[in-house]
Amino acid sequence: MLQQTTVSVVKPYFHAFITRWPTLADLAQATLEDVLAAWAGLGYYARARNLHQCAQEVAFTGNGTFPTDTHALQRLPGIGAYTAAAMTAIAFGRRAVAVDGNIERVLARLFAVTDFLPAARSHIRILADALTPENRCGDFIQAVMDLGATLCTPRQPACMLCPLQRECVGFQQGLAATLPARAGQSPHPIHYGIAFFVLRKDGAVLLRRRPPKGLLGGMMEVPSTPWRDDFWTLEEAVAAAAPLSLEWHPLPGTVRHVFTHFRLDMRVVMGEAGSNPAARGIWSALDRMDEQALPSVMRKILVHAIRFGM
DNA sequence: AAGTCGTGGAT
DNA sequence: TATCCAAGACT
Repeated sequence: MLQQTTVSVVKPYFHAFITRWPTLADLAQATLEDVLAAWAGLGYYARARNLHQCAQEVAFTGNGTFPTDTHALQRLPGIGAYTAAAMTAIAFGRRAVAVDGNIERVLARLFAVTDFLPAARSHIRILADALTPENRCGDFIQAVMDLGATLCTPRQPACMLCPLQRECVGFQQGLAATLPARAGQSPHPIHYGIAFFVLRKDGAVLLRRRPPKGLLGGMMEVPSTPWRDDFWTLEEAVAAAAPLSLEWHPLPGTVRHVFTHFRLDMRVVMGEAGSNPAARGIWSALDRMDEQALPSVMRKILVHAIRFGM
């Protein structure tokens, strides 16, 4: 959960997860649908699929015990170089070289590595290897990560409070706050779509499950047109993607959502269906949306539709 | 090996 | 409002 996600955001999800699936075997026996629903809102949903797959591999074909070897760990789904090293050091108490975003930043400043990321990573890894102790390696990793999270922060680092100030080359050169250097990001393209908010007579709303992989893979969605880089007219959208033959009423405003590499502007149209509409999908009551694997963007669309359509 | 993959908090 | 970025992994 903590991969690319802050502790404060993870906390409530983690506690809910651990309460619902206290053991590896519990998680392995859960359905992917339930795991995705519990993950909804956390983002990077491949992590949930990988975690579930990982639990099943360890529980069913690995006799219920994680391997303790770093390379074996890294072969499990969702466990990459960092996580395998962190598990080796923190869970199993053996030396391993772990470099996360915090450690990367601390080392880039400590040794004034001015090369741009990601090219500088191989150099930073050599520095990390040289510093990583044999004894209490897990504590070392967590100490450096905490230094990065509290004092050696991305912007306005608290160098005056830093216990490493005397040996920090970045600080001595006045570069600390500017490191590590990153290549400029290209601006995000904007994609457009129209979502179909279908309200059945009994108050249920039509949802669909997205394809198992890719963007929001396996999650539920409000039916919509494809997301493309041009506007849709209502006629175009209905012809291309309407889930039912209904009278569609455009709702005011736009739902804007920012993904990692593009921005989505969605308009919402509403249609009222009879008591037994022939649409493929899942009808879900509005007061039971918590049980659905709805990513934040879809929750936004529903909130918008309820606000302007009901 | 660069692109893909979410979301919310901080600034 | 715009930008950055977080206990990265996978393709």
